[in-house]
Amino acid sequence: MAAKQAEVTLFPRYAQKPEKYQQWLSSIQERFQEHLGRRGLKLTHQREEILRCLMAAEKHLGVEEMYTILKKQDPLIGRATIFRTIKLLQECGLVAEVGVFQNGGAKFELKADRPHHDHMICVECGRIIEFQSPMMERFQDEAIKRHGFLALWHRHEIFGRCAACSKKRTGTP
Amino acid sequence: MAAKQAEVTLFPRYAQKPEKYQQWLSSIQERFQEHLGRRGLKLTHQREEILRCLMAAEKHLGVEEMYTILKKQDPLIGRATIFRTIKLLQECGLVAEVGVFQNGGAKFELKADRPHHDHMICVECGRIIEFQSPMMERFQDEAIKRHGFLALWHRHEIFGRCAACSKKRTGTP
DNA sequence: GCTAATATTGAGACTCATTCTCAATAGACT
DNA sequence: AGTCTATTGAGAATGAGTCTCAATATTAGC
Repeated sequence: MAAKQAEVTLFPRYAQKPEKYQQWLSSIQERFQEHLGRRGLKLTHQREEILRCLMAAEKHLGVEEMYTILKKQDPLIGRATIFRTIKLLQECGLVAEVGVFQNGGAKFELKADRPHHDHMICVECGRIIEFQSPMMERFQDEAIKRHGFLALWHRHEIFGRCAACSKKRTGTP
Repeated sequence: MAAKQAEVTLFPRYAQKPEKYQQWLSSIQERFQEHLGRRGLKLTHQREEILRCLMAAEKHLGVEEMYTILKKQDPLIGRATIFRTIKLLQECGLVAEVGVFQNGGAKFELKADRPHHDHMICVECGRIIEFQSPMMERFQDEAIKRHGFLALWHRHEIFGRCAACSKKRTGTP
């Protein structure tokens, strides 16, 4: 099941701690349930499956990819339900959007309490590299304060060529 | 003509120097012409008008807005031509896209040799605030290097409420 | 467990930005 | 001016995302 998709591993910090990882996943499901309860919404099989799909895939997923995966278990599932559920998951801070440039739609990732990070996106192979830079964050926050702005969310994506693709280019073209 | 659109002033550095400003505009037109020549493309009235439109509007413009403005002078102009020309202008680095979130399409701004900046976008009033942070840039570049990434362009947009809209909220709701 | 009240679902219609197609036209070079 | 192409506008096409609605599933109360 998790065969070829180890390209981007979202959860390295759990690599050696499977029980902690399971705990984390359960806590996410609980949080979703809470959010639904708070808003008088219902927990359906589809919603459970969609969240589970994002939890199982240790990479960034687009709606179309999720649709393909989910249809195997539930051939009747509809794209609209996936869109709707993702919106709910974003609302309660469990999922974040990684906007992808021209061509196919957005991708999503499990956010929960993962530390904040931004993305570098390879325009050649499509790989998404996550990176952290506390100093960068710090000066960003400083700029936000300086302008009296109230930040709700942000999008910081760097497009270019990843190390591997740059090398390929420099070698024999 | 330039009545209500002083909300975002893109060119404050030319406020006191109209002759310099004119020089700058001419240099932009030349650069566009050069780019077209280099690629064996032609300079048409439409292309000239579209660039002029972006130069005249001292704010970020969407395609639909440009279409409305341009139709006044050339009622036959087509949206497709605007899209095509913007693409050309982006290619040669004269225009940059400011992606705008869910709802209506992207906005564009004259880039040319303006210093690099990023954007804060007010989700309440739609205002786009430009900001610079050399330190932030510096640590971003550092992160890029650290990952052996070759950056081609980036997108850094902060969504939230501008100072004015935050104040409105805190007052009598 | 059953029922009522209500939220949810999937299918397909719809929207809206952007791109494509193609026949007519306009630049650029001679 | 004439020729060779690139360009144009109109409208069709695409594609992500949203909406509508009748059928269905979930939940709380019994």
